Amino acid sequence: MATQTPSDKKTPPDKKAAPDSTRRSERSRHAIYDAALSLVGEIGYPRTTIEGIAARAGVGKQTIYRWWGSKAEVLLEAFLDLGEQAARDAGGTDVYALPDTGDLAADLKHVLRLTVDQLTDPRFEAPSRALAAEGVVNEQVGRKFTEQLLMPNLRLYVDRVRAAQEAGQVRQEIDPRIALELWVSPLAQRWLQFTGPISYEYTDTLVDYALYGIAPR
Amino acid sequence: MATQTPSDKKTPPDKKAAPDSTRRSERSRHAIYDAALSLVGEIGYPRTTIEGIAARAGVGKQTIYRWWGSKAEVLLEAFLDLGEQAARDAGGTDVYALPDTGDLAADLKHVLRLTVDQLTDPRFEAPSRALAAEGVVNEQVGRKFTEQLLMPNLRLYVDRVRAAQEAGQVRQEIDPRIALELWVSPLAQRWLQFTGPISYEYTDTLVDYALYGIAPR
Amino acid sequence: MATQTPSDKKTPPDKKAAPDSTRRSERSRHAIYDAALSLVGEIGYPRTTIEGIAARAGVGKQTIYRWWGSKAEVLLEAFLDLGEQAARDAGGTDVYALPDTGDLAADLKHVLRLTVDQLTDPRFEAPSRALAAEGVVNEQVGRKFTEQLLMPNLRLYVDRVRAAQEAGQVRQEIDPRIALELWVSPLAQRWLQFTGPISYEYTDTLVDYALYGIAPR
Amino acid sequence: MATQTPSDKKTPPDKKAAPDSTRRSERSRHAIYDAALSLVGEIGYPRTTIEGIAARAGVGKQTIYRWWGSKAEVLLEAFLDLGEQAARDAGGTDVYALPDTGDLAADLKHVLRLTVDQLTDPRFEAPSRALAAEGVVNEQVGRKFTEQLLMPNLRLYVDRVRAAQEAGQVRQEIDPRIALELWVSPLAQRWLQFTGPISYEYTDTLVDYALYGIAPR
DNA sequence: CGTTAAGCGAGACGGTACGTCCGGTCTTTCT
DNA sequence: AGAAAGACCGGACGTACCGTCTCGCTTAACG
Repeated sequence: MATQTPSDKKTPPDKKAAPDSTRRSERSRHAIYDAALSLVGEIGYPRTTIEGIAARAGVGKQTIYRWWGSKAEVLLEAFLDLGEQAARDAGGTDVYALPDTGDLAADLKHVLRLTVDQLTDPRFEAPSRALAAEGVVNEQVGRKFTEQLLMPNLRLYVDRVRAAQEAGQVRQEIDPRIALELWVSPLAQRWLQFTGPISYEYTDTLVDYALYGIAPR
Repeated sequence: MATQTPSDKKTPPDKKAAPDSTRRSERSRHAIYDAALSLVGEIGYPRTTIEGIAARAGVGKQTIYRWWGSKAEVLLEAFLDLGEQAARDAGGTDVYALPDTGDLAADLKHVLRLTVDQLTDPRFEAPSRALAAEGVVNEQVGRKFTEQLLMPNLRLYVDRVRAAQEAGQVRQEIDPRIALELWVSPLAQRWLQFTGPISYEYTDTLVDYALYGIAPR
Repeated sequence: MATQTPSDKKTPPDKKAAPDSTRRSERSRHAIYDAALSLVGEIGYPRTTIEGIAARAGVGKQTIYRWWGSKAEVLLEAFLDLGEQAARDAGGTDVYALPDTGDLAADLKHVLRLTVDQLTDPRFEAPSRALAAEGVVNEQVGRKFTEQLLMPNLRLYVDRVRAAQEAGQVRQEIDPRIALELWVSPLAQRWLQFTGPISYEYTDTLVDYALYGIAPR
Repeated sequence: MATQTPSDKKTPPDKKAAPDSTRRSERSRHAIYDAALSLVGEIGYPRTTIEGIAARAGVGKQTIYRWWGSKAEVLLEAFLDLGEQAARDAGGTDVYALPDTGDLAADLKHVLRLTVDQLTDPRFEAPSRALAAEGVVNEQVGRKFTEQLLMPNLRLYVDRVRAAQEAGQVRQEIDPRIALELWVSPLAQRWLQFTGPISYEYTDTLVDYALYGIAPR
């Protein structure tokens, strides 16, 4: 993106003449996002069709096919846009900056409780579950989903754990990237795969186990 | 289901006369399993269709609709059947009985390495990933998948952890059902959502973190 | 065509497995004929679509594509069927047997007046004009149209002219197949190409000119 | 159309401001004619699209919609232009002035043979057949086609027949406008509707039949 | 001689229909 | 009665064009 040779910029020798994005209709784009999200919420992801999105958005099907490659891509971008919008509405501060009260356990428990709330919020549940599912089976979508939705959140945990390391609350040799999976992944799996109930008590327990291990101390 | 009155048979008060499973063709059933698994392996789950399965199995579509409710159910049973078959081939012993050498860490690391092997085995990857994805979005399939494929494996961990508790290697107040998620869920998430690479080193690390925690000891 | 080897008959190695015509639904077939004819009558041939025919006939599009190759073929068969039906309703006699009163001129004038009536009957006009047009541009349809709709009528003229030759009312060396074009083609062209008005007086004149020529006698 | 008040020009009370033909690009016009004719020749009329014409002509679609109302109108004008061009190339004389050697039969046979040549010339066949077809079904196009392409030719026959009447070679009471259909229409129908082969012998015969009738003399 | 308004190439847009694919049901014939 | 076969209705797919609508650009006429 930043430093390209001129030849790259002029003629990316891809197969299909790319549409001119400067002429793109923002009206249509947002109508499509709205339609996609509302349809997934109302009738679920599998019964949501591109035709249905186009119809509800008052848009020609071609306008969708021109800019996206699949229903999953539409929904992914719609979801990302929703997040950005929410971020803008929330003001200039970072949406999620993990608190640092000096007490790692308390901070993690607090944030995980918020996550529990979000995962059980019906507004988010249908589309995010659908995207997660599509991502499991469609690697392209999966990587984009992970990259753009999951990773930013995970990075916040990495930062918080590193701060705890500096404060001497976490051992130096611990890899924060793996550490966070001790509480994030169990929650994720229960949500995705119905392997168990989700509650504040559960996430609190996870934090305790993760910090102190299960072996006798 | 088991004992019906004759009147039931003549005029089934249910909407759909349940098929008589004693007359079911085993030949067809297995042909359908084979076709489903091979198609998912070859062209992927989304492009696998019921018509395609029927055609490859040399079976009428109705034979599939008579016994299964959806493509996902077919694949789920096919997959279960594959497991049972493998179990029979492996001899009378339980497929997976977790080893108990007295050293919990070593035992867990050993089993997780086997799991890593299985997750990266291409024969299993496509269908199990497909089922997992379907399960994320289709709660009915998800619960059946979890119940019949995931849970049996998880129970083995529960047993092993309990044994370790009795041996004093795990604290008494630890809930084994949650404990096992400290190593199972991270691996599952990396596999499902492409959130990171999977290796022996990684699973070894997970076990260490889980046992001893990340806090200073 | 006439003498084929059995292998030819059993497996015509064409591209697409031909559907089994013994299982064809007569209900659908006639519903399609009716829908096609009524739509052409109401909104005209170009605005009649296969989708529209299917919808009005209460039929899946595939059922049309299974049995016909194009909108034109559907309409052609519908039109032929209409003719056969009219024939059956009219009783066992030949639909059109040209009268033979012994007076060729009178007989021709009589029949042509009937043709004028038919050509200006709005029930027949739209579909037959549409078929004629399609036939002009689509040779396959054109030949079928000519063969199955035009020719049978022309043959009646050939027979009548031959009878007149035997009766000494037409010169022996005249080719009846060409002679009939002297009155049929002018009428056809005026109808098809709007090159002039159509009336009883006009067709009467045509017969006179054709019989006696335009040169001095 | 002819005499407009100035007010008409300033604020056209019609719905669409008529384009200013003085600013029209001749380059575009001819590029469109060329593209239309060549496309019809190559892929046939039905598969020729306005988008295709615009693309090949290197022209925006709107430039076509600005000046013509339909694909048929474009082709009609392109065809007329082709004729005028041929006329200009052929020199100042009228393209078709029927010869008058005093022998009506010979003159007609001669001209009809030229027509046969033209009808079988592949350069003319595709577009003229397409236009004829469109004219059958689309009355507006049909009348324009007849008026501007057919009629001028037919008038030449009218003149020649009238001359023959004055020379005593055709009866006075004969209507030349109808007489010419005795040879023109049969040829036209064979060409349009594939009702028979076209040859010099055939047209010669038509002339003989038309002049002397089919009845005994 | 600069302003301005039209025609122009380009192509995105809301639509309609295409011809194909498949879902799920129904019917026929065979075993 | 189950099974193989496959026609049927329905509906979504992804594509092709339709005719309309901006967008900058060029160019000719006017002020």
